[in-house]
Amino acid sequence: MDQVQPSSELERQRFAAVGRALADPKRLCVLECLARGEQSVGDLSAQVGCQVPNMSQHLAVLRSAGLVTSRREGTTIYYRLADPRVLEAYQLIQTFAR
Amino acid sequence: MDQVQPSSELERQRFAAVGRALADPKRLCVLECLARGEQSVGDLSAQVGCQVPNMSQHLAVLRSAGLVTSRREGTTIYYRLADPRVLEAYQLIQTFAR
DNA sequence: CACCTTGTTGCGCAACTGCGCAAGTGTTGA
DNA sequence: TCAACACTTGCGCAGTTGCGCAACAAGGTG
Repeated sequence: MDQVQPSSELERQRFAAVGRALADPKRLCVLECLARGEQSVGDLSAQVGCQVPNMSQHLAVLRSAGLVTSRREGTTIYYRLADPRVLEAYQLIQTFAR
Repeated sequence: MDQVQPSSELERQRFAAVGRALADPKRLCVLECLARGEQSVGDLSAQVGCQVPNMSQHLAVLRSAGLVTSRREGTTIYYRLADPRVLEAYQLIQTFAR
């Protein structure tokens, strides 16, 4: 269970993309917001405290790393966590980040 | 257990520092190497395939994020993972990184 | 002491990031 | 068809990052 299998360079690039997605306080704030459930872009930008275009860009980073997915309903787009393990990983990081 | 408590801006900056440390393929490679045990800077730079100064800078990023610690023995400095949860988090990320 | 080995630090540069702002896309309703 | 709303995309700029290279620091050895 503690076995660590080496990754290929290509795999590590995908993992690093997840790291980059987690590398910004505002994006982490988005994850915390989405932990409470689905949210629209406007809602998220208000809670995080940034402009809508900026939030859209942050969401694009999270989406391309596969951490969130979106769903359209009329003109509104709702984002949610793509996988519960995303939150698990974030919470695990919180336990040892000094 | 699925409760998500909001973090302060300052806390999120520390968590984001961990994210940044995980945001580079070479640094992830270092973590994989260190999963097999303590390693010197020279050993790591050889395995990762970069120059020693470059490795030293990557290790500084990992160290300032609290992911690794070092120990000096003569002129050689050995690095190791600071906490087993670091590896746990990395492995967890690997499970959902698409 | 001089000299070697092992790491770290400083510097300059190309590449990337986060941001604000303006413009564009797409969906709804009058 | 036109206007309004919700979001995305393009662009430019300041700040950051990763890298190679040279210089420096620290320990060990003769």
